[in-house]
Amino acid sequence: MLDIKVIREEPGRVKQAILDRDTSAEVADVDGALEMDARRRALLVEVEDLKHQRNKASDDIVRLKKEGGDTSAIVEKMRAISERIKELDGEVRDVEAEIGKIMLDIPNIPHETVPVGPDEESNVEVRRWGEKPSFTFKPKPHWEIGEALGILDFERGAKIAASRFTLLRDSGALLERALINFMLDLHTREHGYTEVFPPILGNRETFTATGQLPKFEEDMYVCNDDLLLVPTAEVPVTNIHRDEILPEEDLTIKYVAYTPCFRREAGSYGKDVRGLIRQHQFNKVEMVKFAHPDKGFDELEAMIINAEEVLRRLGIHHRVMLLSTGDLGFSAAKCYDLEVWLPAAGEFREISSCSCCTDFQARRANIRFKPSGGGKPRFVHTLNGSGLAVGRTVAAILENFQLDDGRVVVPPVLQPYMGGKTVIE
RNA sequence: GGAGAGAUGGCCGAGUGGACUAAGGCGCACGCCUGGAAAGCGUGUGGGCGGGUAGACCUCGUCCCGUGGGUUCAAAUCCCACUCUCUCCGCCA
Repeated sequence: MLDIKVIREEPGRVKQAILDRDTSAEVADVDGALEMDARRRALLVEVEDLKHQRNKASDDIVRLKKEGGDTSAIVEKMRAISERIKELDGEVRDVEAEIGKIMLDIPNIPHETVPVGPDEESNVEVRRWGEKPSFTFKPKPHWEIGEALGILDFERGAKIAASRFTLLRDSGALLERALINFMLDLHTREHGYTEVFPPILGNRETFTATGQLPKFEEDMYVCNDDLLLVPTAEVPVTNIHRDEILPEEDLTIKYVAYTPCFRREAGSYGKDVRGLIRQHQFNKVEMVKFAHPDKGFDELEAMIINAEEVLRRLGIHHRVMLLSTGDLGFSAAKCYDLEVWLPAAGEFREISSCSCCTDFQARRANIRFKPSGGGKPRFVHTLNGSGLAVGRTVAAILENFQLDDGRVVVPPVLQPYMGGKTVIE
């Protein structure tokens, strides 16, 4: 959620940001918000004055009664005023609900360093690491490698649940678990993150705070009792500090969490139908930060480097993309995608997305800090980034380290996590 | 799933319609005292919104005793609904 004051003072800038994102203007109703905001303030001035009168009258009644005087005139007068207060309170409530509805649909304002453009074509490559592996044979896609090795079973995954669910077996399951442990160890021991394991279902308040609701409900699995399966650990972990005021000296707070993630992938029929790239259920190690507003964008630079480090240690070719305004997520002000090289398709694919949401989520979630020098609480900046998506990492390992006989070399850094196994065969 | 109890400020805890501007205690901050400290004494202590201001500070007003409604001139206090927590029983990894 944006600060209503920003909309009040710079409506043109907000509207331009919405245009840059290619969000339709009737959904993000800036003028409607302005109108309702003015109406709200006018109502408040009126109703608060009446309440002031009521409070004074209440004192008078007490005094009169003690003196044995007659209170019937003043009580009669207050009856009418109270009636009017009730009406106005109702109007304020309606107007505030309307403002709230509008505000929840307005996306974050992109940072000034974000390239303006309508889609991913305008993304900018920031850097690249390593080299494409060279093969003496035609590299196979990971689903063929995995099925041949008996470690990926798409058919049975579909039988158990539906398409886009996969059964991992033997070294496949082991590799998945090894990657989770390797990533968690790296981020906790070397990058200073605290490990958490959150609930994987969340309530509507939680999903609204991070921006998944109300706009993107069709992308979520909704369960009984009004609980939703998390599409990323960003949702529960960011909500750890919802409605809290943190001591400034605790910032930056850095969490890392492994969780399964669930996405309906509505509207992506026909895209990436084969393999592990686009699943309804996948594992992810997620980094989340709560930062001082002066540090948000520095922390974003640090976070994308933390994500890259996973691929460096694994030894896999990758690049970092700065997303353009049109490709930016709803809550993000700035976002880097980490893209891994997949040799079978001969292309880079997103394996991590690191975003600084500035105070957009913090305002929705009411996460603040108390400045240590005194003064009013301020909203923190929240950041999140994959470190990394585990299924896509499995795909990248299978494809980048495949041998001509169908076996796959285990990256050295993972071998201790796989009982010393050096080759999957 | 059944039965019961509860939710008040950073924490403990009092409060059965008007003096609640929420007692008292603890904690914390500052000051006095001290060679220094402790004790003691004194002062202070949260958040939201709005007006006065373009903003800082300040100031005025309003709201906040789990949440949302209701009764009343007036609600922490009475009524209704909901949420959460705790205890016991049952079931369960």
